Amino acid sequence: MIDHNLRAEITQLHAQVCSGLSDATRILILYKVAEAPINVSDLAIALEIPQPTVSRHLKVLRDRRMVVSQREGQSVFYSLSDERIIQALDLLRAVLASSLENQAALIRQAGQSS
Amino acid sequence: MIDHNLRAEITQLHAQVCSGLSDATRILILYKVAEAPINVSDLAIALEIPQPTVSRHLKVLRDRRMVVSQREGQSVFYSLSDERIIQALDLLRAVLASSLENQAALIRQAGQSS
DNA sequence: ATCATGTATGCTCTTATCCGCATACCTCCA
DNA sequence: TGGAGGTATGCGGATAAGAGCATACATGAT
Repeated sequence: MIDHNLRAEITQLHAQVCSGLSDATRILILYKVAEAPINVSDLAIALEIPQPTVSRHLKVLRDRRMVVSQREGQSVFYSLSDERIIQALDLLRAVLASSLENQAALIRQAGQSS
Repeated sequence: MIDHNLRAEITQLHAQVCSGLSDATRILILYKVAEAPINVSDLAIALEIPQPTVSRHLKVLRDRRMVVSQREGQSVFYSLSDERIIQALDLLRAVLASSLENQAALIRQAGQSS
């Protein structure tokens, strides 16, 4: 039996945070936005992605409060709402790196035993 | 212009790790599996989820090397492959908590100003 | 008011994801 | 070898994501 409070919290965690990470383009946007506030069209140019696509992804991230927007004239600047998002992503990158290392080690081992 | 190496790494990060987190049930499974190694049917009972569903989610997590499986007799025990996955999720939980606090504060403020 | 720049959104198509059900598969024991 | 417990998978349907295109909306300048 699982704690139903935990289940509810996890459900919310997914809906409000993790689902924002379920697209490679959005993760890329998060890293770019984390460098410095940037407006939509510059972001589109930097990432080489159509502006409407960027705008939609930004909406997803904004709805989840993972980025914040601020209008300046005709432009809207987006910035990261919480540094810990990048910290978490960096942790997952480390997990990935370890995974790849282990995989490579196994392959070396297999080759050696032939 | 974005660093295309970063783009490639992020793409892989999403494909191999983050996409594993793009389902609430899988996150729940990760937390449960992190407590202690557990077999499929016990996991299904604990989470009150049909066994085939659990098995499929475990396959997703296994393919991404986020969990590891070990056969013991008729049972297959699953365990977390890397503690940092939970660390990252806990960070994101903290992000969520802050977000909810800010939201609550804004609502209080709005009510006060009426 | 008109126009240019910058941003967001309808619409549609396509693809991916998740589930439920039944069932095949594997392992151990009698 | 047959059966039971435990796990994985094929199939179908329902739903949701994402992309591209055109276009509406907002803001500032002439």
